Amino acid sequence: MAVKQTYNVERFFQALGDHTRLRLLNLMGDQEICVCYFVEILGGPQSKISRHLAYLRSAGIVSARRESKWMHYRIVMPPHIGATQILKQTLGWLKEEKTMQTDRARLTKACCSPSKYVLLEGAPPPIKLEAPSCEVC
Amino acid sequence: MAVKQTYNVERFFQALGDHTRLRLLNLMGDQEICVCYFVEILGGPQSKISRHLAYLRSAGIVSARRESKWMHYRIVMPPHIGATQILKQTLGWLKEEKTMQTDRARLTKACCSPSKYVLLEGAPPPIKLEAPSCEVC
DNA sequence: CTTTCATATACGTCAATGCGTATATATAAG
DNA sequence: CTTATATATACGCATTGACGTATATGAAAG
Repeated sequence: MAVKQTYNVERFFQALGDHTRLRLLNLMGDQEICVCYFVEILGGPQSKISRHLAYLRSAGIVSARRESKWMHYRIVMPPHIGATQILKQTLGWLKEEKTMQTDRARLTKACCSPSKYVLLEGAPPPIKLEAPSCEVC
Repeated sequence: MAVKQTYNVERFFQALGDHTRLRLLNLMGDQEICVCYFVEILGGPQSKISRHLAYLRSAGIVSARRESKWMHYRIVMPPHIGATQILKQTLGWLKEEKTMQTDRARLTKACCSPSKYVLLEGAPPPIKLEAPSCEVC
């Protein structure tokens, strides 16, 4: 039978212990976002973004969905009430950080006029989610 | 003038991303505790405990007080409302974890009969704190 | 099938971290 | 001063993690 194994708390916190990953989570918020937006807004090599997204996936904090060429990422609440509460609180906290506000503003701007960004030509826009999918709430 | 610099969020989460450090924080709770109790309850080499306590100190999550030969550690709430809330929530979460409950039970036991533990002969007992010292609440 | 585009992974390097062992430091006791 | 006790730090080693660069994969277009 399926034994309810203890959630990996350490891995969860480790995933939150990196600036780039926090920026990614902040951009996702309650939206499902295409990787190309992350690359555009965070800058730097695309592989860097992809590696951090993989880390978040391995920690069970985000999930990915393929849509033809594009990959969409969204936050998924961990299967643990404690982790879920902390993640939500962290996301709220990030909204007050200056860097994070700037990132979000740039995302909004990019979404309004994607044609101005070479990387975003024809890119699928973010999809507003009703509520962050949560397995415990 | 003293500029309010941004709190190091990443360092905060990194400090929480280790099992031994979470066990230490769980044992402290709202008490000020002598290092010898940590050594007794967590087991393993004393240097390991000391190193993790140093890490928590460097992250600003605990503070140390010397009382003759003994060092007492307590949790100090970070100078940031967001981090404080998350730390409190984490401490509450830990109380529900099995390993953490066992640790706390062992601490209680050790405090009731310190004479049974060679390491704790004459050790100063934990000191209940009125409330976790918090700089932002 | 070949090319193109979006994304993921492999590789090599370097810094950070965790651990056990040994040693240093600080205080108290004799 | 010497010794004993409590705690912290230094050292060497193994692992993890972050990075840039290069390459692989997967899907669509020609």
